[in-house]
Amino acid sequence: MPRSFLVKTHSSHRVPNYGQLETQRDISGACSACGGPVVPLIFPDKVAPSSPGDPPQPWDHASVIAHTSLPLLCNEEALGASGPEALDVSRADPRASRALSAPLRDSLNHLNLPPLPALPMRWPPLLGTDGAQTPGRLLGAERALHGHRPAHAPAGLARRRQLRCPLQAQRCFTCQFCDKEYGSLGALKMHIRTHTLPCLCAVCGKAFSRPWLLQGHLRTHTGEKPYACPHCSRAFADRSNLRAHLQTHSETKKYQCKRCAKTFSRMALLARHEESGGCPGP
DNA sequence: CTGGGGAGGGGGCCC
DNA sequence: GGGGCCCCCTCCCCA
Repeated sequence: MPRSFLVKTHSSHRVPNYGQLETQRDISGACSACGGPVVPLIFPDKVAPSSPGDPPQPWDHASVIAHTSLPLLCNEEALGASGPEALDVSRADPRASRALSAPLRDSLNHLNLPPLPALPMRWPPLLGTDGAQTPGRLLGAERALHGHRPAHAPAGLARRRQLRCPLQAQRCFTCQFCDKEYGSLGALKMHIRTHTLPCLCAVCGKAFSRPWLLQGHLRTHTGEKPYACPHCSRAFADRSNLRAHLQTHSETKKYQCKRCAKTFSRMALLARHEESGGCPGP
């Protein structure tokens, strides 16, 4: 997963495990709208050009804005006003539109991306008496992806739930969307982002909970792979994927079967091994 | 069936 | 307290 491509001068307190492996570049900047990071997005007409027989790629649509330094579109504000139109550049909140250069706005408006379907749902979610979601309701991520955000989500709801939190002796903040509980408002706010998904990809419209998730996603459009394996010629866009790949070079894998002592590079492989019944045992 | 790559989610720590 | 960054993890897909 694209986790740590943002350049950071590592402090003396934190020693990166993979610092010696990295070939990351300084791509940091600041969003003019929200102060968040901005990636100069170079479309793959310079990176991985599609040949005529290839299936359509996102950058094929975006090629009209090739060579444009595309600001990372953070729709925190756009979503703050929002609804499905938040994904439609031509109808987006003008505050969000200001985050885009005029040429880029025009280019995106000419992409003719298919409109997202209107979804028959309401906000906030209808909760049954048991707190469970009623059938047909969208998951938070889906809801946010389609622009259905709690534009007027009751600010006091979490507070009211806090008051009825069973952990009477402690401060307890409950997510208004999934009833998860957190010990601090900050943790709750972070979690709520996984429901509201305020960061939208300017290329394909996909929504993410955090700016750096979006930046990692943008690499799927640009083809950038800053994390090179020191043992082979492979490179990865995601540090986590490099980490998993490095396991394949290790003689002793990280995850070991307790019955046959066979090791695996991933927990999923170990789990699959144990569940398959193929383990010969000790 | 197994190994591995790609993509993404989420919580915690630190500044 | 907020945001950036890190680590761990999962899921899907393909060879």
